Amino acid sequence: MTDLNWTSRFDGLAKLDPKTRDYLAANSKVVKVPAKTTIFGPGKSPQNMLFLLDGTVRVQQSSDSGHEIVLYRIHAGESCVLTTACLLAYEDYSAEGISKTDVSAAAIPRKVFDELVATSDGFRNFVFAAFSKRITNLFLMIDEVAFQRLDVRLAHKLVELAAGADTIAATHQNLAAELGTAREVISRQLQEFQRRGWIEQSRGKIAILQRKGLENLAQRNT
Amino acid sequence: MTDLNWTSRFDGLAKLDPKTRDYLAANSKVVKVPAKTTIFGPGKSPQNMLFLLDGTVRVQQSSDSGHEIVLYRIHAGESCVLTTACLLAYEDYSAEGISKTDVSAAAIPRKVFDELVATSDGFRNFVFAAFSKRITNLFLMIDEVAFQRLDVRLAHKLVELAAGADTIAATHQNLAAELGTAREVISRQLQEFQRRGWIEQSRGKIAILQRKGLENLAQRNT
DNA sequence: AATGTTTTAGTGACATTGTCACCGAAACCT
DNA sequence: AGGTTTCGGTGACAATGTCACTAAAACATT
Repeated sequence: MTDLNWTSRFDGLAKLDPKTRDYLAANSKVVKVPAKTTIFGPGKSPQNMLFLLDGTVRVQQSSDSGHEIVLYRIHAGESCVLTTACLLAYEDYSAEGISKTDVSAAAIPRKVFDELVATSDGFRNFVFAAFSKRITNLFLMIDEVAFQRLDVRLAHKLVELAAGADTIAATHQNLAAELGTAREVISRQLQEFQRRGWIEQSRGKIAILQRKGLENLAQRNT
Repeated sequence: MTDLNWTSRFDGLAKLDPKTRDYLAANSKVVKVPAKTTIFGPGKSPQNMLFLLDGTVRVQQSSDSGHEIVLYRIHAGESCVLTTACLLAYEDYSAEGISKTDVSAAAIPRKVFDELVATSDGFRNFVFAAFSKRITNLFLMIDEVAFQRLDVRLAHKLVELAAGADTIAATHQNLAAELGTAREVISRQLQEFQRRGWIEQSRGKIAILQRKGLENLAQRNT
């Protein structure tokens, strides 16, 4: 039984003792959410902690001035724990989580979560590791937003979004939101990349012609 | 006894049951650190969780390109828990904590920390609240760095650093590091503020003449 | 007191990025 | 086919970042 329950899909949870894993499985239910659903956000604070089994959730922030920036993504095998915790603590906050694809997730009630944090060393470590990793990532992101050149960041993001494939489905506006900049700026940079023969653009889609070019630029830290 | 131990100085800890507070006090020792000491940083990961009794610690990040940015401050009554946790998890990371003033802090060993997180609901809540608050703050900071105008951010920072007083001891370089920008940019902005009669500059010092002017600018979100 | 050194701040030229007000083309709808 | 929406392009200009250099203030030393 234990080997088949969803906890086996999480690096940090698979190591837990069978009793804890069974308890987790028994006290959670798997929920499915279609793509482009707001899972949590202003005025919609989540009732459960979610563990993503399939799909991707994008956590982004929309400031009052109409600007958007993607803070991070949660992939299968990761949990929303900290986002959830933050929203529970500061309900008025304006970050929101949107399913990018169809998503299935294990939902566990707050009470079970607290109980496990208290009783299971392994579970507690999992949770703290998630917090730590996220905070470290946010540190890196601040550094990037503050100090990295936009062409470098964009090249990096294109390689990341491609994820090995040779086309990316994204509008200039989408990319601008990823990097927290303006659409026009993205348009200009992409034109330059195209001029260099690295990419080819069509409406809502970018084909990668020379990944190396992008990668070289992305690796430049100066 | 309990009423006199250091835990009474922490909002989140004072509510704990006396037994836990005594245990905390018994298993910690108060350490003192002079100003301008690197408390933790690259190659100097902390052995203990610190609870600040007096003074302020500045957590900042120095990127390879020589840029600096202040991530946050830890004041008396707050704890380094998350920074510590992050550094323990990712030892190679480049954030550093520097005492801005003379600091005294209660140090508790990792083991005691883990034990209390497991056994005390109150302590666990304290820790999670600290994490949540920090992550929320980092979200806000990202928004600010990405989207807020520099004059607005600087005005805000000046009011904040003044903390009610009418002079601020800081070089242009210091302020640049606070906001993650360049010294020249700060110089230009301060000149403009001075031209408007809001401040008066002298070497390493800024006198606030019209706090209202700064505050008005700082409150502007557009 | 005179001298050299370090720290701090000022300056102009220029590059990069952000903002605004447009326009036109492509996709979508009916 | 015609209307509508979404997407991307463009030029002018503003804000911010970078670079190379200067000068003044504070500090240290003799």
